[in-house]
Amino acid sequence: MDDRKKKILQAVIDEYVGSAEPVSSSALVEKYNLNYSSATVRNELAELEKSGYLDKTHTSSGRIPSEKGYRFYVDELIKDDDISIEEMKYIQTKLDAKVNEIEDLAKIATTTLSEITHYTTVAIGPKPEKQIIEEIKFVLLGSRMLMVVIVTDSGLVKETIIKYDEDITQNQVETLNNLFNAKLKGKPLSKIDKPMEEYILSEITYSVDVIKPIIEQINRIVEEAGTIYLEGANKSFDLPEFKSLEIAKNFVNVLDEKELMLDILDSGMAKDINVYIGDENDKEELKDFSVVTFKHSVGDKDLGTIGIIGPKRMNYSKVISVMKYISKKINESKKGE
Amino acid sequence: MDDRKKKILQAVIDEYVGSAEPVSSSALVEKYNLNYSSATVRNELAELEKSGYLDKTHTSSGRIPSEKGYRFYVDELIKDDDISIEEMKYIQTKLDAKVNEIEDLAKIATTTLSEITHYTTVAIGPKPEKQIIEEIKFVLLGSRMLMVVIVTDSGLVKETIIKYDEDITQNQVETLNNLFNAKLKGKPLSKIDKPMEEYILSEITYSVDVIKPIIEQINRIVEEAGTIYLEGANKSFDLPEFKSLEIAKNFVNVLDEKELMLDILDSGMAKDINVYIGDENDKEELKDFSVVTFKHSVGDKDLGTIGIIGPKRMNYSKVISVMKYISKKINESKKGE
DNA sequence: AATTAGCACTTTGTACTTTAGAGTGCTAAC
DNA sequence: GTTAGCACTCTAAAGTACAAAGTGCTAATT
Repeated sequence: MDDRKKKILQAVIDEYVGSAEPVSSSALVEKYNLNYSSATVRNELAELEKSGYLDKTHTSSGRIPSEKGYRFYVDELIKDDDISIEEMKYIQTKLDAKVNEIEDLAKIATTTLSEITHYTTVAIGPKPEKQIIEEIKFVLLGSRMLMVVIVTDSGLVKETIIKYDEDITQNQVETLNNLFNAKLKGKPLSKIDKPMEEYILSEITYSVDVIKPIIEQINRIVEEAGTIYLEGANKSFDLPEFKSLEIAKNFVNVLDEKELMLDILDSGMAKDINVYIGDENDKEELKDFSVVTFKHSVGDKDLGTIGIIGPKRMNYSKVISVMKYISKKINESKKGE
Repeated sequence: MDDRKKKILQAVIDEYVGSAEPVSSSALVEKYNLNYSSATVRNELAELEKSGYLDKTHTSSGRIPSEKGYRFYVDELIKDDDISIEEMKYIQTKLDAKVNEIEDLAKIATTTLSEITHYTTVAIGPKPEKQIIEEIKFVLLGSRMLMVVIVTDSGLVKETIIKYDEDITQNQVETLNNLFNAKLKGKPLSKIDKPMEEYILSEITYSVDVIKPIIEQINRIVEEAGTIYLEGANKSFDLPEFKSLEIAKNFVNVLDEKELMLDILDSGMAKDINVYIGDENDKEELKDFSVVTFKHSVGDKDLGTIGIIGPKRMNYSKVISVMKYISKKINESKKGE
């Protein structure tokens, strides 16, 4: 593909991303000051269409980018510095906010990403089983409420509360601390299985009624740890793609399927940013959308994945630029600690 | 209003709630086995319209209920046992799930209410300033992470984490426990104001750097405590009222305005269930919707408010029946403790 | 050989017209 | 008090006409 074709393809995509309307040859000449007549551009458009980079909605319509066109754009034509000073400052301010829990930082990043791009964003934390338990702490609140706190190596802190019908002694709390730390410290964060449960029960000299709910609640925490976070779902409704209520509903349903969302975010490769355009998505439900994801991490420690779900007609330049910036800033902020 | 008029009005509303289409005289005769001809029913409908209980969409259309009609229905015609055994069982199962934090119970109730009614539901917890602090506990995690736990009289447990650049000693933790409990126990859950902050700082013999973030984080917790919870926003999109994307967007925007939502839920009277139909809502944005709210509580202790936001064409009988049942069950489950 | 002007041709979206059907209101009969 | 019957009204859907936007191709131009 020669330079002129590239320039025209880029112009078509930039224009279409903004307008959501098929782009005509004359519009390209006018707005992108190409030094050729509309007839010449028309010839080029016809060839780009023949090569599969563009489509038409009907025989006499303007052109819209095909998925192959978007893919070429993402691979070859993208500007990855499509982010303004103001946007950088805004991101900086947001991420600087005093957050101490690692999950809060991920949430703030997700929200900020949605605010700046105006697309729907989703996030998941690191996989529970990849996290190592650093400490389990039992804390007595009043005399009948027991709080269990689990701290992992990646900085995740999870806690739960158990209410009892009778008093718990400080002695019991000590025993629990010792026992659970002895057995679980250094292990991955995963559910307590039957053998382990039986071992713990056998070690404990007092009532099963105290232990059972603890194990139940720990398992519940672990289960919830891989939970999904969603931001800006309503933003997508302003997109012209969603003028059909059919599509809008379909979109909402996709977001609602937590399992599906988990799969999408999980499927990201080790690459820093992954882009899936339309049919490139594994899931049937997403073939009309594009998904862009990135893992944030410090060193080799995976801290979770953040993604954008939007129309294929997405502003890939902006999305990728902002993601790169946020990713860099998260990494820096973690290093400081 | 005589009995026949009541019966006809009820039939119109029941039918319209189901179909969302103007109701004709002949449809009423057929489906609600009234022992009169359509002509007679037509005469009655004309009178009901003259009295303001019904409207027409155009001169030769069937009737739809007016706000006055809905109001009469809610006040006089409602069945408050419009709930099946299956639904009761489902609610029971959901609420029985082992939950220990009071906020979780409210969330489950809100979710369940949305699942059964298919409307959008919202909830807020009790007002922070109405809750009394029972205990503040500082817990050391590792050597540089401090967890602050606040327990209130209504069973709310809130915690936060502070990370330090240097080690915290067990001694310091004790001092913090003593100082904060001495000053805050028995006080309402509200932000720490300047005088209090200065007093605390003056009492502490070591670094300001340790105390400042604690106060910051406590204030953040208090601020977040009055936060809103939303469920089933997407359910409303299936309603024929939302066929216009205009209305759908408007609805989403209302839900997004957290301040507005807080006001709506707060405005509930002491009555057990509050119904606001269309223009009865204080807020301009809600004049096309109906809102039904109830406070859940044990004794005189307010535990928060749950509400439904839906079309004026709402199934008031079902909504109110389910709310009453959930409200009763929540109360029972709390009593058990 | 590449570019462009010019024009026939295609498709869409909008506006206007027509028509069938649903439903009411009213009159006169029961 | 109730009801059959019918003229009248309004809507929603289908059909028709037409201007506007845009392409593809041919022939002329650089």
